[in-house]
Amino acid sequence: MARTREFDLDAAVNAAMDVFRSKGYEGTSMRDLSEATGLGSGSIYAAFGSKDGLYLAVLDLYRQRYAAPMVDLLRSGRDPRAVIREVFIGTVDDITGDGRHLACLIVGASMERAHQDVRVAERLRSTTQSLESALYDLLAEAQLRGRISTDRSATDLAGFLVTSLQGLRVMGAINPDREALTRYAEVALTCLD
Amino acid sequence: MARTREFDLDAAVNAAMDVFRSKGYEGTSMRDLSEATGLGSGSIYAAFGSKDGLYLAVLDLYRQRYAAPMVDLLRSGRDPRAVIREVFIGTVDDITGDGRHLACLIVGASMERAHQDVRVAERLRSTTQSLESALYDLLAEAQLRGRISTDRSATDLAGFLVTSLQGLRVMGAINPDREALTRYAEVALTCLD
DNA sequence: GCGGTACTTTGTCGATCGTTCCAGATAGCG
DNA sequence: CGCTATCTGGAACGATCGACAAAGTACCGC
Repeated sequence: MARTREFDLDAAVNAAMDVFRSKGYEGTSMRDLSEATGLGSGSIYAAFGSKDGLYLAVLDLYRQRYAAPMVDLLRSGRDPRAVIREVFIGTVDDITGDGRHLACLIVGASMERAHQDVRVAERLRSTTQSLESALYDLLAEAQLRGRISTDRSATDLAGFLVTSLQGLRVMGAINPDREALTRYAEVALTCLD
Repeated sequence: MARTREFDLDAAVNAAMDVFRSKGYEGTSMRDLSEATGLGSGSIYAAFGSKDGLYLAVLDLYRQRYAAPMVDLLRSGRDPRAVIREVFIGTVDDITGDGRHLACLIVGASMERAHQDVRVAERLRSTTQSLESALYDLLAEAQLRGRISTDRSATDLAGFLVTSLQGLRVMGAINPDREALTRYAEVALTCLD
């Protein structure tokens, strides 16, 4: 072996994520990424191959950092209504949390990149799918125990809840009003009754 | 006076809209716009001033062509549940209609442009606001007549419904499954019960 | 401590970006 | 019918794009 990598790869991906979230994919230049990560463009190309490669790495980190914990929470075995509510509140917090107005990478990627890059599309489908199936398992179990309505199939309810989460992201981008978003989330949750 | 404008301004904006919807704002070049509209860049700059100017014109046309008819339908005085269902079905149709996978300009603009251009942000807020208030009027009236649930305020219900519509757009971009989207829409509508 | 190797930096590549300008074409007015 | 104001398409602008190659640097095994 030889010289070791000097920078923290994860930290670089993390910095790149903020840029992509605030400027979008096309709106972000390699120069932006260089400044944000503190790396020369050569290092970026050595580590990720291309701008696309870095974007995919960002997408994977986003999934690992935000989507995976949500799935874990849903599969924690706690009260179904409570954990679902927690997921919704957490999402609203994430949207309105800091003043930086960082868009959701998933929604942004869905709009801007999904139709251009099949690898992006795959990751998006996989991410929403894992969230949906975690919700499905939780809801199906809860229906068996009579804890939530059986008017609708667990499949439909799970898909609807994910749809609502995506909708909250969009609404939050247009008007980041925490109270309003929370009330919309509450309405969505009444579909479980 | 002298020579009159030869091309149809509305047709040009319409063609530009398709490009922006499929490539996003940053992903669209003036070259793309020239080819789509059939105009030289000189004519575009003479008519719209800049790429931003054309984008704003596209946004206005989108609002006039898609949002306004929705509002009209909601205000047509017909049965509340029926017209709301029609709006949702129409949205699902629009998402899955043609195979061109044209993203929703509103959602795309929310993600990509709202934080960069205040004029875009204003138009987005105004568009969702007019949809929301049309829904509000319809729902408030329906609540008075006991046609829908009064568990939630008409304000919250209206906001929730718009949120659901946005969510459907995102889900449709990830996976344009007409039947699934329709079922998610149905679940959203049960919140009126 | 030395050679080799992997990583970082820097400078630059052709292409393309949004924009501007100009020469030619064209339609209305006297 | 000629004049001229306006429109048109395309050439050309400087800037910046993503990408890359070469040179410099720090670390490892020996």
